[in-house]
Amino acid sequence: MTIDETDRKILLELQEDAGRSLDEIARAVGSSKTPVWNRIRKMREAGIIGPQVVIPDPEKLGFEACFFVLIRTSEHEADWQRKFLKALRERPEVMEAHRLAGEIDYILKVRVKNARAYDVFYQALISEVKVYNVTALLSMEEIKNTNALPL
Amino acid sequence: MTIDETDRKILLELQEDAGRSLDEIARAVGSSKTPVWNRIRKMREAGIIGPQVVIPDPEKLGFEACFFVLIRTSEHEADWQRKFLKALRERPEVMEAHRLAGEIDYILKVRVKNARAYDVFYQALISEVKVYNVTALLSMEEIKNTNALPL
DNA sequence: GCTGAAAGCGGTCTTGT
DNA sequence: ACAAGACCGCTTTCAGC
Repeated sequence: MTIDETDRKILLELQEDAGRSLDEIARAVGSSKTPVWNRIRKMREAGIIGPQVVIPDPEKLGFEACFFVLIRTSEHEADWQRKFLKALRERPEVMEAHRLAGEIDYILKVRVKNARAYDVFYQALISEVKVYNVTALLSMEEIKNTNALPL
Repeated sequence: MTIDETDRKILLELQEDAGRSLDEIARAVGSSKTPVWNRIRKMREAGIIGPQVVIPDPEKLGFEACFFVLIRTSEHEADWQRKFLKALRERPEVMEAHRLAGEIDYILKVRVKNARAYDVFYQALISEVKVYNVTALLSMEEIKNTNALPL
């Protein structure tokens, strides 16, 4: 499926604030309800538009520590990797995980209530799967955090 | 403001899928419409619940490159920092930016269409503000990416 | 703080152009 | 493919418990 200029505008609105009514979105993109609704439905079906969620405020809920974790490993067998990925997906503290190209093999973003909670997470992880080297970077300030793509 | 067990359950549902009707949420948390609605309103007012957004699929929209950028700087004056933060906030390719404690000063997550687009971004950034050292980590695979806090 | 019901807005679908 | 309109269901409010 391919996106045109109107679809692009709709997406820009929805990824900024999906809580408004169809009428408002339609006005914002210079169209009316029906076409906008049809386009949204199509993009949903195509999987271009994923889930609709609320973004909770981590600070206000007591999640005051955020770490980026750089992981090097010596093990590169398929079996080890399966176990490792499973562990990451199952741990709710892991907000984000990527497999990388180059020196460092994986990067994680981990949100926890405090430094002690991070240590608990860390100990649990390395006891589940063997990793060669782990570096944790502590965030002092979240400057920006968005899911909005630069359409 | 403090959150109780019912609020916690509601948040868990909303950060998973906010597209459902109040009835469905109420049933999922074992309550009924009105109390759930009142709790949601309160959490909105308190800022615990932030914006409601749709999550677009980056791959399907042609954003096939994702970099984590580690930045060291020699400049630590307030004025330099103000300019740097402003640049980050204004660049839409920057999905996430944190100021760090330790060796590395900043980490960015940058999404672009391809490696060439990353270079354009990189050149633009270093021409705007002076940085001492930049390392880019290329993501090969997004294993996990969520905003759902481990309540 | 919860339940139940009433009112009005908004999402959804149909028709017309 | 878009605009207008009707319908129905949901959000939102309010009274009573």
